[in-house]
Amino acid sequence: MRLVIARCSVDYAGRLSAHLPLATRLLVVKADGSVLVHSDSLSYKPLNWMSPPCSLAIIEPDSDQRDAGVTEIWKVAQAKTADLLVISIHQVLHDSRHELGVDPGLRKDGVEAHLQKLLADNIDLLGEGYRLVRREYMTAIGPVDILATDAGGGSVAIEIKRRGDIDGLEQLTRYLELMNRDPRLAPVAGIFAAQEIKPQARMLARDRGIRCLLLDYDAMRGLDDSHSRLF
Amino acid sequence: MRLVIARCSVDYAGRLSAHLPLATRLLVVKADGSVLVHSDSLSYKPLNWMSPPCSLAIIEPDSDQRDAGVTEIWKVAQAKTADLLVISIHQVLHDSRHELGVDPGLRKDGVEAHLQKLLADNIDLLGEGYRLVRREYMTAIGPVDILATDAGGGSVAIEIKRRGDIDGLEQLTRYLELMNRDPRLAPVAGIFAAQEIKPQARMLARDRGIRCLLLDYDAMRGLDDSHSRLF
DNA sequence: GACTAAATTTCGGTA
DNA sequence: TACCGAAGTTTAGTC
Repeated sequence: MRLVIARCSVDYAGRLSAHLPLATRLLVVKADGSVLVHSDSLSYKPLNWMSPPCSLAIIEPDSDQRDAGVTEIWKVAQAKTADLLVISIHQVLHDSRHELGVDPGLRKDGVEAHLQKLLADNIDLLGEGYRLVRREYMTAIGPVDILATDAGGGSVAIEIKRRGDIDGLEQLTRYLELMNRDPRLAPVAGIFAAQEIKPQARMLARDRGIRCLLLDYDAMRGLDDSHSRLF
Repeated sequence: MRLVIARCSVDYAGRLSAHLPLATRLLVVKADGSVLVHSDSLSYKPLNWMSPPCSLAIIEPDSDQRDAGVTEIWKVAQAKTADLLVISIHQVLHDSRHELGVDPGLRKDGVEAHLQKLLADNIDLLGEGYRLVRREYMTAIGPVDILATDAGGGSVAIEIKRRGDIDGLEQLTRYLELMNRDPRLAPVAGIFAAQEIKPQARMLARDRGIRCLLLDYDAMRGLDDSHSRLF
């Protein structure tokens, strides 16, 4: 990994065109060839970047560019697409290289898959008499998160989201439409379960006879004694 | 901005839990207090991070941690949420600070807005006799990208996407449903225009009587002689 | 401030 | 490999 702090301007041409005026920025060149341009604020996302696979060529400025104060030019080209990132460097304030080695990678826990498992394990959160049929019930247009039966034995399709907005409800609606054409399942009721449900989605659900269920992640996690906390 | 290369392990607890085993990584502390943890590959996205506003406290390891080889611990806490990022540092290989100043910011140009303008300027791409009514035609639930009339004078609502998937088609469907309730507009036909249309979206469009139109960005850009290229 | 739609989305899983 | 859906999505714009 190479770290450079430099006064530079940046031009990107590819899926969009973008320009960064002259300023001091952090340039990161990673081992896989990718390049990141970071400012001193607005975390997480670089101002500009090039994804691997790509190649970096450092070229000499022509006389016009040299007169404008450019000391070197980095051309970063994407291998597959025609994307091009051009960094015009006016002054290098820091330049260092470091051997980092391969990263063992990230372990995650607590995403939507976890919500799904917790609800499946505590299916009675839906109400009296509910029974789990199966998770990830496959349909022609994709898997329904949970298929269950209610106290009367009727089918219930459950769509789980961390944040319940209109898109998620449309998704559940498509599943319900399809499943209700299957005489072995029909009629199928719908439940839209999420940690947070937007008012618009709630209204649309009401309109379509779909029940909304708020999930309390921490409470569900408390029910699951197999869960171990990090802190 | 502070740049640190260190052997460290990382734990994050917040909207999810995540753990990074001991390895050498780049730590970036920005002026706004945000912290980024980068590996030497997988560009663009940090392995882990904390968004501003947040506070960084560097604390001494307890005796157990010291025995495990930890020399210092960074606790990064989010000001609003309860998110916590803990970086256990075993060895610092590089540490430098730099003054970058405020970044003048990014200028962007292109993508969907450009596609929309190009199609509006070349409305005959839709077919013989089409006329532009207006771009960004407002409805109660948001703006339709383009409203036009066909050769017979009938209204046509056009939704433009770079990548046409089901979500975009649902969006157009909602607009059409609403607009067809307006007697001054009804009947309103729909056109789903995109550089690329996914098979599932195409099928659903066919099912709903919505026409699909593939947009050739480069060809349209060629029609627009006012466009200036950067390179 | 809330909500909606876009993103150079990126990233992971599965058929 | 293509396609689909999630993301600690983030970010920008509008009402």
